[in-house]
Parts: sequence; C-alpha cells; structure tokens
Amino acid sequence: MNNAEVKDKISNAGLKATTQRIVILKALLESREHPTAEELYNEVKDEYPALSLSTVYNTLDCLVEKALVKQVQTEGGNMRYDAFVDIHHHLYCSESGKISDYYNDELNNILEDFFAKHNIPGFIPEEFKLNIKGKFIENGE
Amino acid sequence: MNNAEVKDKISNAGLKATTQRIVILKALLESREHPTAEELYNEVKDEYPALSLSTVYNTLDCLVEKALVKQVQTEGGNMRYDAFVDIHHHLYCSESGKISDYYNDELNNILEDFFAKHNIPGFIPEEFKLNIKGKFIENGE
DNA sequence: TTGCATTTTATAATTATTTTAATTTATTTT
DNA sequence: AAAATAAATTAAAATAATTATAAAATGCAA
Repeated sequence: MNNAEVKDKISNAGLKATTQRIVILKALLESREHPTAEELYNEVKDEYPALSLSTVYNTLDCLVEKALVKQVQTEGGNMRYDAFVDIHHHLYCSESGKISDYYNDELNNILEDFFAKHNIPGFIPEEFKLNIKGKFIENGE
Repeated sequence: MNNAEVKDKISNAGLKATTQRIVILKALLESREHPTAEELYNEVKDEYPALSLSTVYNTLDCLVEKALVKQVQTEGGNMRYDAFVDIHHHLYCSESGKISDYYNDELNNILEDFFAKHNIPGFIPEEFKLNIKGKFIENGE
C-alpha cells in the first residue's frame, strides 16, 4: 500500500492525515507481527527520526478509536496492534508467544450460525474472535 | 469449597500449602469476576491483614504455572485471573469492560470437530477459546 | 533441635503507558 | 497573505502495574 492510499484511509476516517500518522499506519499495515507501540516506534524511527514514542501511543489510540486499527488481546503484559481489521482469528504459540493470523470463512459462518440460533440471555454479541492456543511445528518434526 | 479442599488442590499440584496460597486461591475460586491481583489482594486483606501484594503476584504466578489458575486475556492494561480452568468462553462487554463466562458444550464440540477436519499447516491446536464481544442489555431495554 | 530450602515481606527498581504543558504545524478568518 | 484559532506533536514528568531484591519468617528433614 502506498502513502497516498494510507493517507486516504486516514482522511476518510475523519482524521488529519499528518506525516506521523501516515508512517505509523503504513508500518502497521506492512507488518503481520502484531507489534507493540515500541516495536512500531523502532520500525518507523529510521524513516522518520524526529518521531516521539508518545506520538506513536497517541496515534494508535486515534486509529483504534476510528476503527482503523485493533488492539490485540494478549496474555502477556503489553498491548499489541493490528491494522488488519477484517474478521480473522489468532493462533497463539504456547512456546514462543508468537501470534499469527488464521483466516477461515467457513469457521466465521459456523460461528455466525451458532449464535443466530443460540441466544445469550442478557447479551447481544457483535463480534467473535477465536483464540487458538497450540504449538508451531518445525518442518519435518 | 472449604479450606481443606483448597489445601488439597494446592498440595496435589506439588506446591506447599501455605496459608497465603490457600486464602488467595480460595478467594479466586469464590469469584466469577476475573479479578486483578490488586482486587484479590483487597478481598483477602480483611481475612488476612498481614498479606503483601507481592505475595499475591507470586502466588498467582505459582498457581498459573501449575495450571490451577488461568490468566485472562484483556484489552486493557492489567492482568486478570480465573480459577475456573474447565473449558469455557468469555463475553466481553464493549461498554462496561465486564468479562463474563460463557459455557456451551455444543459449541465446544463444534469447534473440536471443525479443527479435527481442518488442519492448520504448521500448527497443532491444543485449546480453543472464543472471545465474544458485544453488549449486556438491561432488562426491558 | 539444628540446618536447609522455601516462602513471605517490604522496599526498591523497572516497564509500559498516560498526562502535561510547551512548541510546532495546520486550518480558518480577516 | 497575515493574524488568529485549533489541532497535533514533542519531551519530560507522572502514574500504575509488575518484577526483582534481600532480609526475615516459616516449614520440613535429618
């Protein structure tokens, strides 16, 4: 995705498309690693050395508020971010802690169907996210 | 659950059953609120005023390690704990941040079946946890 | 009981994140 | 275009959650 497209994304969300916001969102869109604010900061610093870590936090807050970015639930301490806001699930590796994406439309349909049929008393579900814990295996293991 | 039963749980896991561990685990077993370390500390302090917050953190780490307690994924900053380690899912309220339990064996079976049939290349799934985001509704709303 | 290992405690240190207030940048008004 | 206004960014300080440290207390084995 080029800068102009990222810029449009930000503008269309009703935010000022500042350089900082563009480079931060672009970096996040180029990563599938669900980085922390600090990891993103280190990514972006090369290209934009004047950037401050506060700005990364502020910008991510903005982007989350406008639903351009999602916070990723982790069991560990710190917050991670994901610019891929389409429906997908996560694989959590119990050994490395790595979080990978899992896309499966059939699974999404099954979950939608299930909760269309099974009411949860007192609760209106809006979004389903499956966390799959397990282990990555080496090739040939 | 009485103290003796909690004590056995701890001993059976291979841990020394100290008073602190007993009261902390007991308090957690009596809560369905997925408390933080600090919330637990405040619960337990009445009954056991000498208790230190560090001990709560240490004890919870121990209990997690021995799988008597699970960490609960949250989007906010701080860690939450759950002494109910049987298979269940969580309802996340987007308004209040409250996390409630959702039990459904049929859903568990559907998920088991799905991943028995659908291999994830390079990954061995061990545990499925569905996070259901939505809203709690008032009676009569 | 004596000795040893473990646990607990209080304190200090660390880390992630948020707040603050000043500065810079962008936008609107004149 | 210049001045006024608003918004965003920055560096620094503050806060909150958690972890590390080292001394004291506890519990168990010989």
